[in-house]
Amino acid sequence: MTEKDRQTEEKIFESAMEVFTEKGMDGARMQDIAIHAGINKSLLHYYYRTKERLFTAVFEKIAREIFAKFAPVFDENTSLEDKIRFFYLEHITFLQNNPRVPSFLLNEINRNPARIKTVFDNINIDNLWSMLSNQHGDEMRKYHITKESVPQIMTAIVSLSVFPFAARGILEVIFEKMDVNFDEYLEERKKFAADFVIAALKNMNQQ
Amino acid sequence: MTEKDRQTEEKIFESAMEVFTEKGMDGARMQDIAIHAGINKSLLHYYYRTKERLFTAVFEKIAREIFAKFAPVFDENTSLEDKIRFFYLEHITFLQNNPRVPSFLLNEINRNPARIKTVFDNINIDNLWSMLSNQHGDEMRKYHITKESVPQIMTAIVSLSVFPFAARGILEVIFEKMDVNFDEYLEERKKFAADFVIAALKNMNQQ
DNA sequence: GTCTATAGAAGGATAGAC
DNA sequence: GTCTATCCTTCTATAGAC
Repeated sequence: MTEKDRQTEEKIFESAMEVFTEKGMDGARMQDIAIHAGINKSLLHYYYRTKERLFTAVFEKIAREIFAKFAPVFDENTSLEDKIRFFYLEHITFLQNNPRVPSFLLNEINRNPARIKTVFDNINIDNLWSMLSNQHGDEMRKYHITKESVPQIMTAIVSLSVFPFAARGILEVIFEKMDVNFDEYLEERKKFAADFVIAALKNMNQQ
Repeated sequence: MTEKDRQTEEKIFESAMEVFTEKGMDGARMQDIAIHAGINKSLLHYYYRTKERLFTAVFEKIAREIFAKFAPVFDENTSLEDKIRFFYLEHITFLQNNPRVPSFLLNEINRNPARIKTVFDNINIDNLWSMLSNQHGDEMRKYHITKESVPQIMTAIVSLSVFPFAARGILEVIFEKMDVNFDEYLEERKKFAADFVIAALKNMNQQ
């Protein structure tokens, strides 16, 4: 199936995804999306009625997709260490293929937090502690991971993979001055982040 | 320049800072800035000519301010550990008082990386490795910190304090479901982040 | 279903009075 | 220096032909 054969609605959606993740809701122009899709501006309204509806479709698709990526971690029947290594391999590879997603999502949620709430209606998050306790009770006692420290640790883990993409623009400028290649940095990060987190967990709160 | 001029110009600048950090360049409206400053829309153009110039003034002020915050770390004559603890105390406190700054800066730089290059013309970054080596050669050998690992470690350190603010919108939604208070989480993070990084450095690459 | 043409509103910018 | 009035462009959205 070639680009031309694709259904119009699909073409519109993909073009909207391109333009919205690049420019954001406020910076995106319906005209740009139409040009990108190779169709007339009016057709956008025929299929999606308003810019807001088109944006919501794109936003929710991307948000659901990225949170679905977190689920398989809990399905695996492996050690906590292996899960951390698996997570960074999978997650950073996904972000390498979708580098503008973190900046797009974080920013649009900050501008309008209500958007993400509808996405979360279908996702369970409040049973995180019991899931972790059931699957990794022994390891968590060994590492002295308490219910109170979970938010600190979870955000530390996620930040190590998400931040390089959210801060991509400035990191590329800084790395250029330091003669560091950003793509190589990302490849190395898959291992580094896992090593870093595991080392921290092993060594924290140990007397 | 009279006192009255200075007051008006200052009022405009502060209002622009409010509105731009809240809505971003694309989402901000000159009208909103004028209302916020309690003056007429035309006066914005009298003092700053265009929206772009007003935005640039705000952007560069904020960017210079936040990078200036990193410098004192290297002035202190203390151990690497103490510098890390000092950094998180100072940096997270600053971000608590300016919570929208990370999201604003990262996003605007991603949209237009050229903006940050002019700011960096005055800032030295390429001598980071020699500064670290001179001040902390012994500790860095002890922790097996090499020139190649500096980008990985630096971004890890910064991400632990910046990410909670860049991802504030979604974290507040998730924390609400988990019954976690975001402000308390930030207070705890000043110590947690330092403990986490120091534990990781001590335990990585150790046989 | 897809196009052309255009309405209607918003927003940045300027002219000119005071 | 500050205001009112207004220009001009851009953008979303709709009407209507085919």
